[in-house]
Amino acid sequence: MALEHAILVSLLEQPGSGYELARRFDRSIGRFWTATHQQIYRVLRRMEADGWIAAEEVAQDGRPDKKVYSAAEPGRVALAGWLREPVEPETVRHELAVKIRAAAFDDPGALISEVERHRESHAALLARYLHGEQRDFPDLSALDARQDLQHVVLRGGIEYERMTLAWLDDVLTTLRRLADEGRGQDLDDRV
Amino acid sequence: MALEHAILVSLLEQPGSGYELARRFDRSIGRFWTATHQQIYRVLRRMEADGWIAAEEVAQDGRPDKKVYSAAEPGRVALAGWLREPVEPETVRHELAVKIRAAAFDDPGALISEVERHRESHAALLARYLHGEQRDFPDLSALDARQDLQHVVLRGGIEYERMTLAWLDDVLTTLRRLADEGRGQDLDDRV
DNA sequence: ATTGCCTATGCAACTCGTTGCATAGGAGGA
DNA sequence: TCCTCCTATGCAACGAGTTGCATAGGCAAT
Repeated sequence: MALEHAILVSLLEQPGSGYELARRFDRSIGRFWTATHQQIYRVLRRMEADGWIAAEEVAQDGRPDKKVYSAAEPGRVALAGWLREPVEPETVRHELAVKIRAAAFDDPGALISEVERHRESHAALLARYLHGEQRDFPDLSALDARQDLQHVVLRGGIEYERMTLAWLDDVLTTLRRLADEGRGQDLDDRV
Repeated sequence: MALEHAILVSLLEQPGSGYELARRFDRSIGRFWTATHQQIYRVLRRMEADGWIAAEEVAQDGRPDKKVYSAAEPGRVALAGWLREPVEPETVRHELAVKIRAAAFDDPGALISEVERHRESHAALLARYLHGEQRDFPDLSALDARQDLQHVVLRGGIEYERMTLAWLDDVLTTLRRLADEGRGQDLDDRV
């Protein structure tokens, strides 16, 4: 489990409350590590008990009080140790790929609108990434180490979305061809 | 949860026992859907109880008996229904990306060997994909619907690995530059 | 002979992740 | 005025996923 470490990185980059972390996880960080507010609150309490992070109650006007967390030295040490451990293999769950193979036993045409929706959301995400790059990294020749590393991760996201868009176009072409060929006859007759 | 559906697709493509499924999930299918034998056995029993699949005891010589499962009509109907449901958003867990951002608060050089190992394993996987493509799809002009769909998923895997390799090279260049720049001074002094 | 690995299935305990719900004040619109 | 949404935190229950272990016969190598 590395939710602790993702939270630590986020708090090192910028202290914040559980609620703020949950929103970060919905936005930038959530692109490579998702978490709900429930997970975050639970892990924050554990991390505070372990001394990894320090909490400070902050009163707000017009809003409920919040507990602002920041990374403590033991947390930083734990993060450095984790950095040196080998990454465990990622558990992949690519539902769309399963559906594409499943389409062979049903109607390939039934998947087209679904893949199109997918394509639109990836196109929107790519646009958001590119916009964020313009905003956060206007001058690529003047980045410090932290920004360099943030930017190389962002470049990964951008390239992933570009690749995915091209692949989804490939998938759509294939599905449309099969839906055309299969019109008027049972798919099983040809398999 | 879509493990049921991944298993159904696999059984439609080829009937098999729990053990055989577990091995398929370690190989081809496991590239876009992972599962341990424990999950598979549990889900198989539930699916059999629900009538989605049928089991047949098969005696073997020199080996323990096995239960060979095959997809039943209710399972096929359930799969067709699932195909028409919208895919739930994928939960991404990109541990390496977290580590790269974490490196800003420690020594970027400490990550280099880890990223190199990663790069090697992706290069090996790409080679395996390309080899499998040669073996399973020797004549791209003579594919049936099922093979067409299997191939478009494989193309996605190939493109993903190519993109990942290029990105990891980008990451390595960045890490090596930062490790060079940071030599002899504390990283924090520059951040 | 013993050790270790492979096939094949399964139990039990645990942790992680998800979902529904609860509280509670403030802002904004119908 | 009521309804809904937003901030902010949290409990409880459930389902999914992981880990360790167990059984049990056969094969191959030391």
